[in-house]
Amino acid sequence: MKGLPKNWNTEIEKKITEKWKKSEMFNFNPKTKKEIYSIDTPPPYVNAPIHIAQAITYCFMDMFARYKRMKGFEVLFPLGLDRNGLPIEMGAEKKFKVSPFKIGREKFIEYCKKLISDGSKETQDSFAKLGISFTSYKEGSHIGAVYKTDSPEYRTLTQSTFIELYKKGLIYEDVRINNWDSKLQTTIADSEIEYKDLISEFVYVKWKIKETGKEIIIGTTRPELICTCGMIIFNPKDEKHKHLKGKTAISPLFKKEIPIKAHPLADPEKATGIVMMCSAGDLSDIQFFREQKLKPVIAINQDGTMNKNAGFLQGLKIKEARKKIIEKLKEKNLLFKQEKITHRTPISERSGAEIEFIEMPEFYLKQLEFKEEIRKISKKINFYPESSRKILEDWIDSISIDWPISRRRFYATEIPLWYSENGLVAVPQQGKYYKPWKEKVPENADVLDNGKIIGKVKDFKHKWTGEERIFDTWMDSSISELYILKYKQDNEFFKKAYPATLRPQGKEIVRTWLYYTLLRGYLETGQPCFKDVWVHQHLLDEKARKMSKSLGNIINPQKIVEQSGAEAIRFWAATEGDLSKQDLSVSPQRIDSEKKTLNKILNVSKFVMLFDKPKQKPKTEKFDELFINYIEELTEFSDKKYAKYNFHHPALKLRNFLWEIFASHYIELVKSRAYNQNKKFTKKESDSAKYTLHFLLERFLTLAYPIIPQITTTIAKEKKINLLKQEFPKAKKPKSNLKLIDELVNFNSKVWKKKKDKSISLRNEISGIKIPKSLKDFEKDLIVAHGLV
RNA sequence: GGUCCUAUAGUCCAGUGGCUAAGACACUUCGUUUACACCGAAGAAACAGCAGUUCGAUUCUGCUUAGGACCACCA
Repeated sequence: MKGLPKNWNTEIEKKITEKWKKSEMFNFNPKTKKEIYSIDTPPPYVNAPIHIAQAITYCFMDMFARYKRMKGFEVLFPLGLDRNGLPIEMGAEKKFKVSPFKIGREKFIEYCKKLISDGSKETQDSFAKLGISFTSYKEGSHIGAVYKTDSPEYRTLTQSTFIELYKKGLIYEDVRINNWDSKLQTTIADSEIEYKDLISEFVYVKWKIKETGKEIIIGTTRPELICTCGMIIFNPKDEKHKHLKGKTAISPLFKKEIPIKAHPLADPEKATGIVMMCSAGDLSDIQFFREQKLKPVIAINQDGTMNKNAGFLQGLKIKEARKKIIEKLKEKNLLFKQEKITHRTPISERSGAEIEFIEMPEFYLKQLEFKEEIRKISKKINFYPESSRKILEDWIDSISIDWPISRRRFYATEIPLWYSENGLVAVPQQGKYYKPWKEKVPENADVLDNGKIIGKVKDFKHKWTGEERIFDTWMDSSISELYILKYKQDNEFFKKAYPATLRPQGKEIVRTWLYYTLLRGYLETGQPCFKDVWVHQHLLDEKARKMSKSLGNIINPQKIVEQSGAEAIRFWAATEGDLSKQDLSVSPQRIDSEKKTLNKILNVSKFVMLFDKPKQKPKTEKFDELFINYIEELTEFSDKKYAKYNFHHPALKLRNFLWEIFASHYIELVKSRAYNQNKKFTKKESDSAKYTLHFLLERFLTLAYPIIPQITTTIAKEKKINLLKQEFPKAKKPKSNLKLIDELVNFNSKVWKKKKDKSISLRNEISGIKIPKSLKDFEKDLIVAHGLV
């Protein structure tokens, strides 16, 4: 009792977490004989302080890690810091008000590095304050070290895997129509596009039929693309337009002849039922052009301006061009009518720019031919919850093109290739980090001609130019599990540790992070790269709205740690809801009120520690046996649920046990027997009570330890128990009829109520109450505790 | 437009084919009983709507509504 504080508070937490952070006590032993349990944690971006969602999901991962250690696993729980890619670049552009297109690549990268230089430390501190038991809080080359996705080591692995895939012919360059972000000046993948309903102008334009001279009306949201129109279509079932079949349309203003065909793509119910097919309207147009073997006309430049194919619109930005052509159509009386509609518009997730479709050469990683394999290996993985598997399967079904992996940006892993003037490609050796845009080609790089190795660079006297493009960040992120398991760095360990055990992640990145990781893992090893996947939902604000800067409802986890403490956050996270099942609303008040439970734990512990634990286990009374059995059952329940990543139901039961069963009923009833001041009980009977008090407390602390490690270890330490090294208890089968506990609870309430009705103090005697038959075994305790006469 | 998830008191969240639908926060009243006023006791308060299956539905099914996620070719 000496060491326990009066209240649980953040001052105590500070001391504990600082010590834990320095201690490195969960170091990973590579020579272990234990089974390895590894968590492929999602590296947070370091350009901003950690978000409440990261704080809480890492608390859950920590519960998983601590539980698995208790179950005898060698746990690998590393912290990664994501420092690559567009978010970092955009942060640097904004913070330092610089543009890479003006100051140049080299200088811009310096600004990026400046932006992330102190963010990493802050992130680590935040996690430490939450009591997260990472394998290590130190950087280095040891297994489980803190790693950075922009470190030479990480980038080396990204490049090494690329080099291998490239030589295997799984990566190809192709000129295709790409999603183009004109703000960021780069190609982006389908998965980086989101759709927004934007208001746009829907215009009905008059076209002429060459053969009959008659007019037709075509609706479009992209009149500036009339110049790229390759075909006019109507639905084959559309009777009213049947007469157009085989005729030729003349495009307004541009006066080009366009064939008219019947095609099921046109919906007779929409607009006028006639569609102009352009070569850059959206991705469906692109498919259509391929199918019809039409030659696309590209009218938009990479910077988002119109080119010479757009005639009088040349030089204008897309939106200006749209305005101008509408004016012109009006002027020439070619505009039938105009209306405003909301239009689902593809937007770049990273920059918010409207996506354009532009033809350019980019690298692709083959994925279409592996769809079936990925589906197959994903069936071998356990999903928690099972329903999240469908998100992945739906995504695999909908993949229709290979993965564009090159980007035209700056702060990310470079594509390690050099080119000669006569079309040869130099591919360097694996195992080093290359920057082709500023480095000379290595002498020992392989020279490839059309995919075949024909020698080394030193054998050729060519002038080599370094590749300037970089990888999509998912190329880095999708090998995180390979990196933490030391792929291509420590083969012996990798063999032992692969596949990784758990991938924890949000549902919104199933189609990116999870899918791409499965693909890359399969390409490298031919196996599923995880055993388990835990998919969580979203964290929302108090009113269940999404947290966003514009709403101003972002909850800062630092503040909550300071006000309520990590233990309150963690216990709240476990009890408030099931994050794998539904979104969780974060309420600082509710988190704060969890402090009550923490103090209850302290007070119960103080009471139990008023009594010495008998050195020898006494023969326990039937009454005590009942409660021991109860917590044995709770032990089995928690074990089963924890193993399935469910901490919610055990947490609720543990809280109920603490307040109701243990504090209100067991303790109240055995108090007199434990004190035994009037010697109404034998020493044996009293010892049984003391022993049971300690037993129940210790077991409670052990079960709650993964959820609230700080307070439980603090109390256990007073009892000379080191919970950090404790095994998870093996539950014994209950022998008592546990329903008797409910009857006891009812009986106690009845007595308390009666005393209250009669205005009798709870410690005074009361007469006329009969003990039910079922509780006869506990008669003595009940009579003394309640003062029944 | 399609698919998936969710719907229980003022708020958050358990649970169930029939039992008095549990607990927490907030609220009202009473109490200060040898661990605890960050306490104890008592109280008020809920199964989104409609239909179906059933002897019986809050629970199972369908539809509707609302919220969320994802997907899709709407010119």
